[in-house]
Amino acid sequence: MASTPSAESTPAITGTYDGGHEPPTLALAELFFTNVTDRFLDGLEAAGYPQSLAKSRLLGMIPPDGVHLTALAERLRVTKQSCGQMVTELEQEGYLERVPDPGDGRAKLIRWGPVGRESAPHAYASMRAVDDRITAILGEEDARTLRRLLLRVAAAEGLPDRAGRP
Amino acid sequence: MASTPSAESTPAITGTYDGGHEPPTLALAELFFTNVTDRFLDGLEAAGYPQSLAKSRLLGMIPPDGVHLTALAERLRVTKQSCGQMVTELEQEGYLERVPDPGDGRAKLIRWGPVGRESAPHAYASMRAVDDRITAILGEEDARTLRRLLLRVAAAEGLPDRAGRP
DNA sequence: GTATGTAGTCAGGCTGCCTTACGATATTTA
DNA sequence: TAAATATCGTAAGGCAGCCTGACTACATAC
Repeated sequence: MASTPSAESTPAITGTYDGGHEPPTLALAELFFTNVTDRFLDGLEAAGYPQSLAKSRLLGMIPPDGVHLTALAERLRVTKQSCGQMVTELEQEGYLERVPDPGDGRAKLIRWGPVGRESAPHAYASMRAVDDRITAILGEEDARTLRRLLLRVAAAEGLPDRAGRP
Repeated sequence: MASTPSAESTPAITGTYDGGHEPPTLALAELFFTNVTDRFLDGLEAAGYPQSLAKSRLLGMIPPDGVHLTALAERLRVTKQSCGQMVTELEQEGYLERVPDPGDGRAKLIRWGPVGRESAPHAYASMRAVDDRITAILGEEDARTLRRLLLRVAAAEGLPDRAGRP
């Protein structure tokens, strides 16, 4: 599905962004990100729940009790409007549903729909499969090291401010 | 510009994708990727060459002697048409120029334009700044380890097949 | 009971991709 | 050497995932 492992992969990687030499972190980050997300989405699709990255990310942020659109948009760092549109689409597919918030007449609660509830365990499984794959490549210890280093960078940098970024 | 380092960043990270526990590699990969690319693009913008990721990636693949559109599209793993459109836009901004290939009447050579030649050193500098930033966070040795591990994963997985991926 | 703030929607636009269809030139082969 | 086929690039149109601006409905504070 995704990924074409091949002997000539490394030259292509080092060829990214400059004439040769050491691959810059930028190129490595991009490759890693696309590989990991492709594996995840492929796993989801194989389980019968094809989904885009943006929407699976959104689904990953639905708590059991439901959320307000505004809160969801903030966590995803997108506008309410973009978020609302994706929610509408996921609602039509049965992943989510919108119900009026009994405690606030203005608001609606966004919560799991039937398809969403079915798909959640498969999504978690697909996430774990990604981690297992990394472990298979690097070994238990190095995989843990990789995660630890990534977490350190994330903690030091904080959340990115994606405002208006293409 | 980008990045809002803050004490409460880690909870938000671990809150991504599940209720808590260990952040999955998926979430870490995404955070790392966005942080790194934001820094790069911010650096480029600060140098006076604001650019999108897709187009700066394209510019990173222009060799000194020029390329054909088809070859460029293959290296970027996008269609000739998408690639052609981005080249057209970059041409209008002065980053690139299209000249007829003297050796092949069908083809055109895509090569650096005046703005592109000016901007290239700044782009490389911004890439190096990203690496320096990672080194500042992790220290020389761990930064090298991180790059090495990412490279190992990349080499094992090969280039992703992005066909039709949103 | 008016003012102000908050939740969500509607309308419209942009970028970065995609597919299908096509014209022009090169290369192969009958 | 002419016809078939392959390659280079463009044109036209579509889609996802974002954005801004302007709006309505309800909540709360004064």
